[in-house]
This record gives sequence, C-alpha cells and structure tokens, in this order.
Amino acid sequence: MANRMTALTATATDEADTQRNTHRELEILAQLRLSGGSCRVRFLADRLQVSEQTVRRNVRGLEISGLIRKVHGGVQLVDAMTEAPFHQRMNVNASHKKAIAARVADMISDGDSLFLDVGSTTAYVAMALKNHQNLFVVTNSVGVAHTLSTRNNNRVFMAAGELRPHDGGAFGDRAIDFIKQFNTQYAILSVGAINAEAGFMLHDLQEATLSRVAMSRAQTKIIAADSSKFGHRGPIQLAECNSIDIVVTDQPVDNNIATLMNDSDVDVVDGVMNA
Amino acid sequence: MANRMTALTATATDEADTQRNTHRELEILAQLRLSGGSCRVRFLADRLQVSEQTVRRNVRGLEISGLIRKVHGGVQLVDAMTEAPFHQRMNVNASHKKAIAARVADMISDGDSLFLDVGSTTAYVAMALKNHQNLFVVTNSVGVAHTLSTRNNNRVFMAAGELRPHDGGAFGDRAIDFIKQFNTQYAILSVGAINAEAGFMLHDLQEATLSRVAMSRAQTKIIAADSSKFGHRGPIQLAECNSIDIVVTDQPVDNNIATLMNDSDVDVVDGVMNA
DNA sequence: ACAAAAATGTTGTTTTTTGTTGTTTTTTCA
DNA sequence: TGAAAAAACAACAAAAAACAACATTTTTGT
Repeated sequence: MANRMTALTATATDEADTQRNTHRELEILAQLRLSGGSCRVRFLADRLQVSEQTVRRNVRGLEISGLIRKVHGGVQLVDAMTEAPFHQRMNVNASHKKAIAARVADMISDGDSLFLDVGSTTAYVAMALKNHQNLFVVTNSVGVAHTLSTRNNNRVFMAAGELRPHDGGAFGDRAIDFIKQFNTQYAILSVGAINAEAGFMLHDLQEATLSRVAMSRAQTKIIAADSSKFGHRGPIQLAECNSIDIVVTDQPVDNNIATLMNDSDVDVVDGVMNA
Repeated sequence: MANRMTALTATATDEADTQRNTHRELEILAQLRLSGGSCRVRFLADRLQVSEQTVRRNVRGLEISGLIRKVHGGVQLVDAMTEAPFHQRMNVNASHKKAIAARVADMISDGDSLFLDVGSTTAYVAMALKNHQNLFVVTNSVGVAHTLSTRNNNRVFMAAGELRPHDGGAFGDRAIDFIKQFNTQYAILSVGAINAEAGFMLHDLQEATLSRVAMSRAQTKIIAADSSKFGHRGPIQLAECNSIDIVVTDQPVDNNIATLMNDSDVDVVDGVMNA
C-alpha cells in the first residue's frame, strides 16, 4: 500500500498513475483484456501462478485506483463495461425522478425555449415534456434530442461531437460554441451534489463548463435533483446558490439548506403539497 | 442478500446500488447480449454450468437493479424498451427492412468504422448493430446515435445542428463540415429511388449533398433499399451506379437493373439464398 | 552483506453463494 | 375445464469465496 503513496516522485502525467502499479497488477489487467473484460479470481490465480489471496490483494489495489471493479467471485475491467452505467442510473430512484420531472414539466408551457443537459433526471424531464407542443429545445444529450425531436412540432438543436460512451452527451469546445448561439427561457440542469457550504456541485469538469455556459444564456435556471444529492459534496462547484432560480426535488430539504436557499432567493419545489 | 443492503453506503449515491453484482451476474448479462437480448433460464443454466435455481437467484438481483426483466421461462435485457420508432415510415415494410438490416449488419465486424445516414432503413441497420462491439459510428441521425451510443464500447460521432422535425436528422453546412472530418470503412446510405437509367436518386437536396460527402470519405459504399424503391425515379441523382460497391435489398431485382449493376461492378445482396 | 520493508503463501475463520429436495404456482394441451 | 408438465419458489446443508493473522520469502536501500 505504502508504495502507492509515494506521491513525491510522481510526475503526475496520466501514465504515471498506472505505472506505479506492481507488475502483477499489469499482468492482471492484461489478462482481463485478453479475457474480454472480466475474469474469476480462481482463473487469475491459476494463470499467474500465484495464490488467490495474492490476486485479491492486487485486485484491491487496482480497485482503489479505479481501473477495475471487484465483484463476488471475480473482477471486471471498468472501461470494458459493455452495459452503460447510464442505463443503470436511469433506474435508480426512478419514481422520484419521474415525480421531479413532472414538476419541472408543469413549469414549462407550449412554445417555450429551454436547454436540457445530460443526466438521468433531465432524461426524465424530456419524457415528461413529450406532450408539450412547439418547444424550442437546445441540448447536448442524444437521449433528450431523441425523445423530443420528431414530435409535436418541436424544434430541437443538438450539439455535435463525440458522444460520451457512458451517457451519450456531447461536450468539448465545439459543443460549447454551439450552445453559445442560443438564448433560452429556461435552463434545466443536473447536479452531482448540493451542499450548504458550497452550493451546487458536479463530479465532472466538462459538465460544469458546459452547464455554466447554458446558465449564462438562460433567463430562468432550474436545478432538478433528487433528495439523495443533498448534503453531499462534489469536487467541482457549478454555481453559488444565488445564481439559481428554482430547485426541484422530491423531499423537503434539510433546514440549513432551506435557509440558505431562502436567503439566496431560490424557490424550492419539493414535491410535497404545500397549502 | 445482506451485501446488497450494506447500510453504511445506504445514503444511496446513485452508483452504490448497482455496483455490487456477482461475477455470475456479469456472465448472465454477457450471455444475454450474445443471445440478442433474451434467453431462457434453462439455457442460461446450461451455458453457465450452474443450476436453474442459481440463475433465478442472480436474475432476481439483476431485476432489482433494473437491468433485466424477468418473464416466465426466461429473461430479457431491459434496454430493448422504449425503442419507439418515431415515424410511420418505420412501420412500412418493416419486416423487409429488418431483413435488409440484418444482411448489412453481417457485413460489419466488431471494431469497424461506418457512416449511417438518416432514413428508416438505416434506423433498422442501427438496431441490427446493437450487439456489435467497439464500432466507430458517424451519423447525422439522432435516432442512429441514440441507438448505438452508450453501448458496447462504441464511439459515436454525431453531427450538430437543428434536427429536422420529420426524421431527426442534422443537415446543413455545419453538419457537412463535421462529416468531412472522418474517413470510415463503410458508408451505409438510403435512397429514394433506384432506376436503370439514372442510378440512385433522392427526393431531398440536403440529403443528397450530405450523402455525397459521406460517400467520398468511405471505402465501401453500401446502399440499403427495399424493393419498393426499384424502378422509380427521384428528382435528384445521388450517384452513378459505378460509384457504389454494394446494394442490399430484399428481393431479386429486375433484369435490366441487374445487368446495370453487374456492368458497374456492384454487388447485389437480395436476401435470397443463392447457392 | 545486512537490516528493513514489502510481498507472498499458509492456515483457520467468517461470510456468501450454490445445489438439493420438496412444495407451490403457472402454463400447456387435450 | 382439468390433468400433466414446466417453471418458480422456499429452506437447509454443502461448497466456494472472502477475509484476517502470522510465517516465510523476496526485494530494497545503505
């Protein structure tokens, strides 16, 4: 383990990270690739002529560095995930996300213009907008574009580029330039975490950059986030609270977050009927 | 079971729930993909060399995490859902188009690069390619992009712009510039009509312009057209016969068209078994 | 070469998964 | 409709896998 911490000598290029692995870890990765992305521990131990315990120890290290995922009975390469995690995420908290999406859709009228970003919750928002008419939609999500184009006389503008394998989103300079062309009434955005100290946070720099552009070109900024996002932290700050207009969630929020929102003039819609 | 509940992580970050599969669950998912999305429990038990009861237990776990759907006697991948064909044209000659699409998919190998244009037949080709891996896909169709992105480690590049309301396609200079960046092994194209005198024809100038660019950047040009297209005329000529490599259709073609194709070194695949 | 550190193998224990048996539910076919 | 067959389910013993602690070997630094 300690060898993993010798950060001083790390030149910190992307390669340096993987080079710090032991040779056996490299062998495990190679064998995983040969085997189509996943192996049993037993098999690896046999192939590499070491005990299963040793394989487990190396596997633990690799899992910490995020290259593989450990499952009972075996291991799996992370980048060989043939099934998109995005699809999985769509099914987590699905009922809450649907409820949130319905609330957001209520705020949008026929003919409105809006930006929708990439995210499982915004995918549900797109579905909830299926019966709206004449929408002017800007998005960088292929799922959103597919849901809302060729329907109800909507006009859909999608950003170009390589679509990220895990969520079908287009990012990068080209996408940002595309987004900059527009000025929408609403920007409907996802977040990774919401926190009383730091406000709205994300786990991905590309997403944050693009979301900020979309925010700057929209009159009303709406954050759609299920309650599991609250009270956590993310590495990247998307925005201060006072730059957001509405937060839509599924449960009443924590007290200190509620006061923060209130102080910043953020409307919180929490899915609970309030007289 | 208990491992699925590990209460410490139960703050339900979206990933945490779905990450804990066993290796057998991975194997089941892999087998399902190999088998085109659905299998019988018996078959899975046989393939994986375990009892049916074990398969059922793992299947239950996968169903809870939303990845598959359980039916009496078997299981199916859940992502086959919501494949809403977005237009009536998709349902015209659907069985023929599916057959054509299957033929085209047979020509493509894992890891190949290809361009797919906007069209109902190419939409079926995209579906037929769902079980391919590591594809490099360039398209201006939001439907194609949605079908093939976030799957099987494919890389999907989609052209930007306003999506046409009737077919979800991106056209225009911006899209053409985007397409020009690529050089693919295959270009798979639709046509509006095929005619012994004029060759391949379209009804839409935008489509023709973009298709020509795609053709010029591909090694093998494949036209996918059902038999209803033959013998008709369209206002715009896409290409002479000799610039096309393969035509895939569902029925044997007319004699004079067949000779024309033959003279122009075009392979005609007509879906009929030929000894 | 020597000592310290790291990695590996071994053994025993705990946890998780699997096979088996028998029962209940659902489907099939007459 | 009703009986036979197939599939799903439940519970418990057995097997497999993961884990922890300690002894042994290999590597590293001086």
